[in-house]
Amino acid sequence: MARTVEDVAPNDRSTHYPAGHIKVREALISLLKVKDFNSITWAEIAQTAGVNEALIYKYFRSKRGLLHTVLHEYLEDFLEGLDYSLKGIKGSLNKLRKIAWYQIDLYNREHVFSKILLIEVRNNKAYFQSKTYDSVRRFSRRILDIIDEGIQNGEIRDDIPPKHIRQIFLGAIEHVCLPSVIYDRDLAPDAATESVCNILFDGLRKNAD
Amino acid sequence: MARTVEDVAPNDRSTHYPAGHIKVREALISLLKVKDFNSITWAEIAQTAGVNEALIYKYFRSKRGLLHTVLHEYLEDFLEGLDYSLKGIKGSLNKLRKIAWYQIDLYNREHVFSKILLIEVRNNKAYFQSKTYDSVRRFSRRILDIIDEGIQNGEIRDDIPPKHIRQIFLGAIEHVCLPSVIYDRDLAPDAATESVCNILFDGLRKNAD
Amino acid sequence: MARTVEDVAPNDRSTHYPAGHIKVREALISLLKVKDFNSITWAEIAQTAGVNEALIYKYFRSKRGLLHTVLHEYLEDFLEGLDYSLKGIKGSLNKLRKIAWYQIDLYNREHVFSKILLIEVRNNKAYFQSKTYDSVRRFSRRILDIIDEGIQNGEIRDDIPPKHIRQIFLGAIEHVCLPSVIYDRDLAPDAATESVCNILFDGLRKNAD
Amino acid sequence: MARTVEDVAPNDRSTHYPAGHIKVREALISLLKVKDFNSITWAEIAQTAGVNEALIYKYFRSKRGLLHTVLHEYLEDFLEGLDYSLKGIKGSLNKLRKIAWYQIDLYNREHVFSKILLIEVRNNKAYFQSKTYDSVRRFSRRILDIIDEGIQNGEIRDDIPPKHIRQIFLGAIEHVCLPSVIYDRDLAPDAATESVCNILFDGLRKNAD
DNA sequence: CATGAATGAGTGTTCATTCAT
DNA sequence: TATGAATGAACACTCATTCAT
Repeated sequence: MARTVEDVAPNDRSTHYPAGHIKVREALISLLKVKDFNSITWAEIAQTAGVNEALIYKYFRSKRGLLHTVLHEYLEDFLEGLDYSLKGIKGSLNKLRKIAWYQIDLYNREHVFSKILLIEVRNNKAYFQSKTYDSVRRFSRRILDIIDEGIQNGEIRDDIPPKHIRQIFLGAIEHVCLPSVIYDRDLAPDAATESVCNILFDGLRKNAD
Repeated sequence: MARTVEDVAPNDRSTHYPAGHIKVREALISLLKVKDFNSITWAEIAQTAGVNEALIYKYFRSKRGLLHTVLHEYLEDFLEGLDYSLKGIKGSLNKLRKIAWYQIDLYNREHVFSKILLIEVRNNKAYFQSKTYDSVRRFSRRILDIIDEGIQNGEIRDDIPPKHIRQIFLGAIEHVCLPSVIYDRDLAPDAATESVCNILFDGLRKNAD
Repeated sequence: MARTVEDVAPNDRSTHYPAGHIKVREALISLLKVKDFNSITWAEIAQTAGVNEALIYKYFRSKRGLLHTVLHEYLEDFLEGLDYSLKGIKGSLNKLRKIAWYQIDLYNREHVFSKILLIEVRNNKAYFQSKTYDSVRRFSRRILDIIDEGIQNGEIRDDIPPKHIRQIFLGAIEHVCLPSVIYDRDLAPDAATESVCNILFDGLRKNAD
Repeated sequence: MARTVEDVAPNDRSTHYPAGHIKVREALISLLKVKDFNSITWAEIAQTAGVNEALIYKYFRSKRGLLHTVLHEYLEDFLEGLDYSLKGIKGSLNKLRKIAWYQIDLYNREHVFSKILLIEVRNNKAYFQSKTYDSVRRFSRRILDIIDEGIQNGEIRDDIPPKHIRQIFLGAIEHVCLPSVIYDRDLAPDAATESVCNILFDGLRKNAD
């Protein structure tokens, strides 16, 4: 429902949830667009959702629990869409470029979630035990696989540890997107992707030197 | 109050304030280094400062009031130091380079304040009526003056509105510093200044094309 | 329902109840061994029993209702066992001695129930309308009958009101058991029974003086 | 104010406390006479005391904190009175007899506190870190000193460890008082003291055998 | 200048209970 | 017989703020 990617791939997950569950999640999302997580109260969420406070607690064990559920679902949607749009792409660097575009585009379209993901959540140690972090790890793992694959087939140089490459890649994307996310400014995903990839890929290619 | 800029010397502003006033401000600063503003409580500040809660309230009408007082003072110190270190520099671009370095260095040294300034405070509309914003405006005005001066003496091209130039200049600095500030990473001020100025100044010079 | 007292055999009462009913009661019992009644919640009971919360509510109108149902059943078991083990005993004092032993032994084996019975439940006026209290009354009545019988056949002096005798008898037992029950200490039933009976029976016998 | 002992010895401790502090303590005490601690709520205490809920929290950090403050003060009063009434008594056994009487009399007069002390509080592990427990320990220590003194001057046999003696002494008192405390029955302090001391002291005397 | 006492309005969370299916 | 969804009212605890002194 909250599908955001260009080319479909359905998920009907939402239909399995009771009405209250959905309404609460939607309420949180709409509130996050207006104010930051910490200043959103149980009462506000309940009122916005039109349900009882206790119900929220029953579905999501705590306020952070609710946040992470929403975040997790959002990330899972992202990952599904990413998988789907990676189909048919050949070459590790091409895949990475697609990923870069995909992520930048997401950051650009979803400032609210991105802000939470980029700032709010990282300071909380509970984050690293959350489902949210599981999704992030899956995403991270996927990138590493692609890099490994590129190294194996000779597309990417093998003298830099794959994890470093990943870190630089993700760091570059983040670096480019952070200001627009934080200051709610628009960003041209195509141009930004170009910038990131042009700079990095030359240095990554096997015959780079 | 106006510090004698000639001979540096730490400002004596503080001596005009009652003991409690100073202790409270110092308490907030030390707390900000440990936890974020929203989760700092009146009681904590009072306890850290060793004064009565009611006293804080008497001096600073609200928590945000206290924050802005501290921020304002901090910015004023920054501006004073900037004025001082701008002395004897000739050329608008040279001055701008100095400003860039000075600001980047500050962001780099003071993550706590920078984070508040860069993120926390801007979302609050009260900010734009605050003394903090006055300081920011003064700083902003100063840059505009330098740009105007550069245009007038032919150092800077005159076909771009000065305010645009200022916006790009400050945006570039911010852009470079934001990730380090947010993720508490170190940044090399010299290199960062070079990056910013190299990219911008070529495009700004009158005979640029 | 009325158990065939001849051949002991565990009561079949349970089979008349639906599965959920039994599971709930068992859940409460197992929880009572771990924590005190007031801090046990509906949800906990339901989860432990593996049934829906609403179901518990349907069977037992309130938490206290459930408690009393369990207590009642427990006491009925006690009474049945007592009846059975009283068979074949001749003499009122001998019967009373048996009762003393039986009750002390129970207190000693079942601290959880005993504590509830001895402390928790008595402060609640609803107790006196409960099925639990019915059982207690039946037990109490049975003792009175034995005392009456003893007076009639000349075994017990007739110058003390039978109800006083009963009160003293039960009070003595309680007095002896209370500390062990409350502080979860072990008690030797044989010795305790001796103490109680030695002291009381000399004073009770017709030719006592 | 809450002085309870026969012969004075003043404590004006209460006058040092603000009105709210006193009112809250008194409110808790009066509520404890009606219902058990767990079912007393913040709101009830506040309402009974006629003060704001937050004030209670400010003075006593938690509900248990409040309970222990009250209990502690009550015990300190007891200890003060005990010290005072022990003056001029010669002989260890005479002192112990006085202590027995004093404690039994207290249990008898203050069922509410006694019940809490004897039952409620011991199940809570926090109790052993509380000020309440400090007082209990002081009392306990005092008894040990008297026993030691008795052993040294030959009044008490030296073949039983003093700590055992203390344990038996306190256990006997507790055993005698527990039922009356729990069932809110009256107890004759003089007779109870006689019972306890008659039984124990014969066995304790040096030339006992 | 500084403080202790006091408060109103929330905070997230938990509970026993009800109802439609 | 059994359940999932939903709720009202309360829970202990916290907060920024005010006032008399």
